Amino acid sequence: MGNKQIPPMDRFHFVTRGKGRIMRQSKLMRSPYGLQIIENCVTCPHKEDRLFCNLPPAALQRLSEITGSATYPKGATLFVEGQPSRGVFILCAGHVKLSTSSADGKTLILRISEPGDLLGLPATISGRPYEVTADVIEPTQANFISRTDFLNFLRDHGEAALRVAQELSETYQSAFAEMRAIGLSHSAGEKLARFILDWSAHHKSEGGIVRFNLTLTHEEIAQMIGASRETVTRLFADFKRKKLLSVNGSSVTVNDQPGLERLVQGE
Amino acid sequence: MGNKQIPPMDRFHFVTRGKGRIMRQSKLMRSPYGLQIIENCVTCPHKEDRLFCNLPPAALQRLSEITGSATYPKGATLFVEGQPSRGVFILCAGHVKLSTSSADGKTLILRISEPGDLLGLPATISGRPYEVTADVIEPTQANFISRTDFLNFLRDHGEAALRVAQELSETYQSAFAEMRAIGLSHSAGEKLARFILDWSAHHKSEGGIVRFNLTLTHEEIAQMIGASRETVTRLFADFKRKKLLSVNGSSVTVNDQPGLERLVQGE
DNA sequence: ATTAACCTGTGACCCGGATCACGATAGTTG
DNA sequence: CAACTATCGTGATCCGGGTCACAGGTTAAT
Repeated sequence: MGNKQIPPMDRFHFVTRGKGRIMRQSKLMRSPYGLQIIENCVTCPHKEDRLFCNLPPAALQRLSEITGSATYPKGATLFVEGQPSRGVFILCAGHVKLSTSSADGKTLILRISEPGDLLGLPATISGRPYEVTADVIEPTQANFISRTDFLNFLRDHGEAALRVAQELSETYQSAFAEMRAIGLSHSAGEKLARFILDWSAHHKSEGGIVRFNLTLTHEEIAQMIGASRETVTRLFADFKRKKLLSVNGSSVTVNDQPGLERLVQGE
Repeated sequence: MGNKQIPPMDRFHFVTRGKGRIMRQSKLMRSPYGLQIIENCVTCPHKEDRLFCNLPPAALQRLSEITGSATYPKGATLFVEGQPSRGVFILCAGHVKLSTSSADGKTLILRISEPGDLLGLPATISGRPYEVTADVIEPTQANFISRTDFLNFLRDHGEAALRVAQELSETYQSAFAEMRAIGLSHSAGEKLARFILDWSAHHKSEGGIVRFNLTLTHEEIAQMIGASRETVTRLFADFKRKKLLSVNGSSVTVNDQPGLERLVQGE
């Protein structure tokens, strides 16, 4: 694989997070999450028919030459909102929080990225600064392609450019759905119900019962649905009281999916 | 120019709008807006260094073959949210409102598109349904390229695919900015102030005084910033009282830009 | 000119949820 | 173990702004 790129772990880690100091790989590999280093995951071991899978061999070869791999500890920051775009990250393992925040400290979490996602794509393509901040919330491995390399690659390989356009379209549409959810809903309960249903759809575990792990704090959930922490706490209590769901530690079980769906409909 | 495509004026016009019956071109051309039919505006007479301008001649030729042109009266609908994507529209003249609405009739206006914009791009690229509804709010001329033609064209012309990716990135980033504005602001006043500043930046007229035309109703402004119509009315009264701006008919003059900016900062 | 349809302006009311202020539990770290 | 810090749970308070109701004003259609 290519090691042309220096792992882009820049000074912003220290600026934005007090804790989450840098730990190096050796330590990271023994992390409780059982993370393993994957040599090169551009060719998507995760999502099927994904982005750069079925490209011609020449393109794949070129891609691997410009790709650099790196691992990041919990608390690291891949890039910061407003920072000039350096390139794209391809998430191989772990989860990354994409957020934006205003001057007064209020934060809005856009989404939690999963393996297979491309981070920083719009900024890299358009040449504008990153529009979100990407925080590692769980030991993570990611590949990196610098902006110039990536653009040159796309120029030379039209099929890849089309794939990128498709990826962008989907990113756009999911962001749009997010915005719709926040902008068109009336109550916080509605938004929380929608959030839980979305999350359970994405993270559904074994068949039958709808149960999933929710590793986010109430504070973070609040930032995802545009509400205050206290409101989220109260709503969870409400939902439990109404037997819509039940919580055991970080495991959430949806007991009454139709009930939640009724809440989303706004009634 | 190509006339391969039937002007995509479909049954949805009648369904979604009671008024705004179809008027044919002859009438349209004499409209008070002084609209003139442009033979083919794919090669961007409007925005400079725009989307498909500097493509190689072969690509331009192909493009003009698959492009069909049509005009639309005020009140027409180019496409509807949820409808399977048929293709992209390239706005040549006029303005189109992009909006989404919930089951209970609440509406959120995403943006007002201007000449040079591509409408329905994400849906066309991704193959998913249109995510917004596009309503013509002013006699409009637009080119249309069907989805299959457009995708084939992009497959054959990699440079164009890259341009499309750039366009998508910018669309994404501006939608994101919108979402940020709605999600991170505290008061309705803050959102209205931001809206006015954005709008004046885009529609600034002659030098010196910041004055512009605001053809939107309070209702529509409310839908753009996620507030109620009454609130917008009251806020405008507030702003006038505080000498931040003044209104003459549809012409708005910003008297105290710094004052508005202070409002946006949330203080 | 008359009606109708739509837009602006305001007052009254009231409720959801932000905010503040705690206390109660974990986990973590020296 | 003690001190700290992050998270959760709840009550009290308060206000922004949504909703309802209605009164001019404007424009368009007949």
